[in-house]
Amino acid sequence: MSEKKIYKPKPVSGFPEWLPQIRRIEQHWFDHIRSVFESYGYCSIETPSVEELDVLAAKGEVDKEIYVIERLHKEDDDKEARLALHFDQTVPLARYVAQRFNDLDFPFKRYQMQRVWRGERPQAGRFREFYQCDIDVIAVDNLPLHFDAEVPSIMIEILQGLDVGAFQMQLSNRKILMGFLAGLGITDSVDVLRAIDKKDKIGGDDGVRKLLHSTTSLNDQQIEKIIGFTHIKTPDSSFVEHVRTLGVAHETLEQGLNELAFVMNNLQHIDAGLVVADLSIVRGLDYYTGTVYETRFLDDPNYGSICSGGRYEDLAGSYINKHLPGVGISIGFSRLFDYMRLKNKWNPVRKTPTDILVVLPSEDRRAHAAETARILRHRGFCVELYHADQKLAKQLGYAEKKGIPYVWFPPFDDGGAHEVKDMTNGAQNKVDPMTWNAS
RNA sequence: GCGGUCGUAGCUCAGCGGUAGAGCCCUCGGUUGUGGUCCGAGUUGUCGCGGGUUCAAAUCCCGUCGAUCGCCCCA
Repeated sequence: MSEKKIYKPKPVSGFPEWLPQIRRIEQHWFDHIRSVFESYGYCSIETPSVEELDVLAAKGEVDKEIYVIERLHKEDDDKEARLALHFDQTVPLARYVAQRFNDLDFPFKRYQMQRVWRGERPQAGRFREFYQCDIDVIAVDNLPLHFDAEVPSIMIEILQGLDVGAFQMQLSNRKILMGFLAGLGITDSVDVLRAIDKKDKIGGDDGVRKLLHSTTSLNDQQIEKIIGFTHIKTPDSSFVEHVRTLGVAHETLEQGLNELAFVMNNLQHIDAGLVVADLSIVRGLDYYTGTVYETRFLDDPNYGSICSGGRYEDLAGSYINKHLPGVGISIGFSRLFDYMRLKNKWNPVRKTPTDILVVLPSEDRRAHAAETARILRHRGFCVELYHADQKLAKQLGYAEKKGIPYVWFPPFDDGGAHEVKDMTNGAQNKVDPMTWNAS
């Protein structure tokens, strides 16, 4: 007798996995998202999990926490390129488009639903491995502004279809904020952007005032203009008038106002309250140069954005000598899914796709039962044949535990009738496998 | 990387100096071709890991690892 060594597995923080019944829901979500993307003519691509570190770092230093991969048995003098797991899908897209520029047709509209990895400390709504569902449109030299309204429309349609509760997408345009600050004579904007971005967390207007006083040399008048600016929030293009009353003028500001007004005017078909122009949206210090999007739950705005993105004037400039503007938006699938899972405390019944469990009456009836299962399968049902010659109570119990909605009794003797039992109400009837349908 | 909380059975947890517990789950049974309820029986633990204090540690102390929440950052 040898002692069995057991390595007791622990959950790996930030790498979620689900039971089959939750995974089923996740798959339905993916199906829904895919079908909406495709209904707008977006095509699917998939890129490798890894990119060369040089690709990820092409825009300069990588400030994100990324996972580098290497072989366990690598030699010390290994010369192969260093690889890293991608931390988003935009950088891989840029590389993909640059590399296949000749073979793609523009505007290139693609969707991508893959895992991405970040080494940050996990917490509620934040994982180290998670899914993002991206759509982007890339064009050569000129990308019509209509797309800036199309991509958020698509995402809102998806979120409504998933029944995720009350949410709101906030839109702004980088040029408005940057132009506004430039018009105020502010050149070094990083600290200001950070203060505006953190407004909700640092205690609203007073928090912003304090932070701006301590990190910048702005005067009270400038600070009050900024505070007033961050309050501008309208369901349509009327934000333009509000900005005008602040009396700041700048060419970039004007351009941004026109662009965002255009986008808002093209979103008026969306149900009231779902989209709003909100000039306090900063969207990090990323590569966005125009429209930016952010989406939050109304009853839990601090949870983090569940759907965001924006326009970038030159997506692939680091990889190809072409001018390729793009606009894209991404659903934080895992963040959204986990939120709904915890909030709704899903208790799904079905643990398997099986619609019908075919009973095995006895070992010598197996061939006949298997034939019944085949007939039902060809008619489009998901069918399993019970695996062993066991008491019917046991077979019924199996269907019950797995949440299989129907149990099928093939004839127990030659010439007998088929019967099907509806497990939800116990009703059992004589039926024909060629014509029966689930109620 | 920095703080707060928490690690006991597969799961949820009780026990908080004196021989490891409950509920759930799981397995079997309550006779012949029918689940959920009920009843009975049974299996399951390096009390996260290492050290210290003590006659005695799951229990007190220190360390460590892990999880979790928050900060930074972000989907």
